[in-house]
Amino acid sequence: MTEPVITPQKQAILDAAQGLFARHGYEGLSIRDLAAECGLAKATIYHHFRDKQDIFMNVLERDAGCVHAQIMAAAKREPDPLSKLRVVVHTYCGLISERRSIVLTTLREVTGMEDKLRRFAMMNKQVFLGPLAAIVQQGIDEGVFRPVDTEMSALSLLGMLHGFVTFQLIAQDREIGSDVADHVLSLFLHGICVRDSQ
Amino acid sequence: MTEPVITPQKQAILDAAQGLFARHGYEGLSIRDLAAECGLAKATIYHHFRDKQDIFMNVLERDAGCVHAQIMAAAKREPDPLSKLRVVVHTYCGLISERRSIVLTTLREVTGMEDKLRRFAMMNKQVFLGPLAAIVQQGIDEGVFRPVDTEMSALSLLGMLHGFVTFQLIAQDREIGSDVADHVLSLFLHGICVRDSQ
Amino acid sequence: MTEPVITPQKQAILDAAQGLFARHGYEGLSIRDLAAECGLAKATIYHHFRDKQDIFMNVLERDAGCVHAQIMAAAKREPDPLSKLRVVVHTYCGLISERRSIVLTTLREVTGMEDKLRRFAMMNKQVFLGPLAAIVQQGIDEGVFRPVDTEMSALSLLGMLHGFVTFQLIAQDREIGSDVADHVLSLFLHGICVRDSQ
Amino acid sequence: MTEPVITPQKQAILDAAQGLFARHGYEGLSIRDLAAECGLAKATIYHHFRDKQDIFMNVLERDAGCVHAQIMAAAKREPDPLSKLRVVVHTYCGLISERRSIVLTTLREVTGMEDKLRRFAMMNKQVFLGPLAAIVQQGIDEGVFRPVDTEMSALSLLGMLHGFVTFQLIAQDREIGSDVADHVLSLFLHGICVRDSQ
DNA sequence: GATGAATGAGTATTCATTCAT
DNA sequence: AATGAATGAATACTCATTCAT
Repeated sequence: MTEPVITPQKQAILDAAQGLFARHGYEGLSIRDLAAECGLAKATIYHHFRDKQDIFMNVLERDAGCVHAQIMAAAKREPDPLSKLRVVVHTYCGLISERRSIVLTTLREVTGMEDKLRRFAMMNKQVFLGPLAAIVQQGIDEGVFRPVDTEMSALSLLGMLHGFVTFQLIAQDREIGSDVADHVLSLFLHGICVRDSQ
Repeated sequence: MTEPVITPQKQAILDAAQGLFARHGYEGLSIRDLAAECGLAKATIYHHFRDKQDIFMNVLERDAGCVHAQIMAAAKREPDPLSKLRVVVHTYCGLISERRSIVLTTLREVTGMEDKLRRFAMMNKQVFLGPLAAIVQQGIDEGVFRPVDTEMSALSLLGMLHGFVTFQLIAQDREIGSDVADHVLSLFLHGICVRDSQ
Repeated sequence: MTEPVITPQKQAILDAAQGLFARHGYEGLSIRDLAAECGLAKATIYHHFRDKQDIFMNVLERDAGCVHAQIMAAAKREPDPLSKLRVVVHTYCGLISERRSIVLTTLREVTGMEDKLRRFAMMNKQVFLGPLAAIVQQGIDEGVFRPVDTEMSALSLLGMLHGFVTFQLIAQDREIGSDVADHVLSLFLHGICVRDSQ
Repeated sequence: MTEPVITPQKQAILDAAQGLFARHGYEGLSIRDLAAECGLAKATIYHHFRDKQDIFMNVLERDAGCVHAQIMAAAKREPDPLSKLRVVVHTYCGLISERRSIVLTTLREVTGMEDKLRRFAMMNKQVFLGPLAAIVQQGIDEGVFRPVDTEMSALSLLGMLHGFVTFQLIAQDREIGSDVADHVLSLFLHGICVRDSQ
């Protein structure tokens, strides 16, 4: 019960950090800017968090929990894997464009991070890779999907979505909306071939 | 005719820079490290290039040209869009895992860059998004592919591949090889549904 | 009558501070660490003491009183200056190695301190320089010692002892024990020359 | 021959650093102050030296070499150990009061330093402990000195001198001159007892 | 008595860049 | 063509201290 309680002040810092991490990446967020964004002194940030990694990990954890909860809730509402997939993909799209989830965006640059941080990031990745793989597996079991590699498939689906995120971040001219979700889903489910020859 | 001649020394710097950009990202490359890698003094770098952006742009341009050439050559060898797609996807995979092409990897972090740089990055993106879209368009024209949005489809395909790159960069335990190319291609072409119901 | 009462809580803080000052020096002790060592919040330290100087001065005063008392008691037990010196030197050695007295160890770095603090430190220095000088004076009066400068002699004797303390702190391989006391005393009393020619 | 050449600029920085280290100790020297003292920007300091430790080690090394050379030269001029000792002690006193040698003053606070730095400091300490011990040994061999522990004796002698240094640093009212050297030497050689009774 | 929150000034160090040679 | 020297601005982080509760 004495879990590390996250006070409102901490939440406010995490909120600001989430946006900055999503916009500028891990290295790109400077404590000075974060403090300014919060209207606090730099030192105050360090009163609440041990260091930059600590902030990132907390943002990651909080966001992962949120994403996971929404995904699971969405999947639960639908019985068959096809509907589940549809709902989950739309949920992802919503999370990405609305909240700029860092779990979904900042992970690209964990490369250079220290081991501890990278392992933590990996762990959190499972949070949204796992549910997708599970749905694919269910579909295979029920004979609805082809017997593909579940993990690779989940990764592919996420990759498609990320493609649009990255593109949007670069171009800043394309809103990620339902059409994207539909397109990705359609491609993932049926491919682009006219029929299953070959 | 007085095109910016790229001397051997410049090439050597670009070679070193390409590797460092790919490994550490744009912010992560420090001129100091680059100079050390080249066995040159920091100031000498600035004798050959205006600034860091200039280096990045040159690397990007050179790499884009190279990627473009290989993609086009590969596509040219095959007549039908299906084979073209297969060959092009395998080429991409090869470029990513062999040469760690920065066009394909570093673009994720152009977000925070200044406008000029971002526009330039966008332009280069077309280099490998364009050919893919063209192939998809050809397939649609020939009645082999469904009438999907060509640009979105190309983006989706690239996204899938990038998913694996990112994953590999994070996990560092999965080599990107032919199986990945085959999987991505199979999914892109036929989806995961057993048949085209619904 | 309203002398600055030193409550048990204050004593606990001073105990912790004494150890930290002795180990890390004046600058090296951080209030944060001190608070952690006491199991108190940083602000609580300031509830009991005005500032860092105040803490240092209190530790110094308390320790000086203790050292002084022990030295005086030891000296009192012996009648002749030679025995007094022997007993006092052994007492010093004991204090240094057992309690890591800060009066004897931290004083080296009062250099950079503000005037007030430095003057206070000086004053406390007299606490253990004075008794030694007195003993030497007594010895001279009784014709046992040569008519040397008493203060310089006391300082020399202490310097010898400090030499071993410093050396031990650096090397951390030599325990300060009776042999050191005997050696220092022997040198101080008879020098190293075979006989008093010159 | 390609020894790390110490350029004039480096020398200037080391000169400034030597004074600051001697006055404020290792922790007490701030790069900002050092840069200001040199009339350079902070970053320029780092152009010449890797970090603060590097600066300290260079100062230490240079100073140790200088002290060693002067001591050895002084000792060489005199044939008998007694004269040697006299000359060497006076040399030490001169070095301390004139140049504020850090080898002789800053070493007190290597306690908290990292291992590498502490070992280095220890090594340098031998530079001026060794020659003294050698002279004492020579005296013992020639039957001029009593058969004392040479290292402990050398340490004691240095300790006495340091006692005055510390005292002077604290009090800032006593110049270290010939009288101090004479006093210390006299005490070291003959002790304070009237005769060798006991 | 005690403390969580907050802070301004400080720490060592790194950055991309310039310039005289 | 090349570089050693120099720098202003930035980096993450720590300091002793204050104050409202």
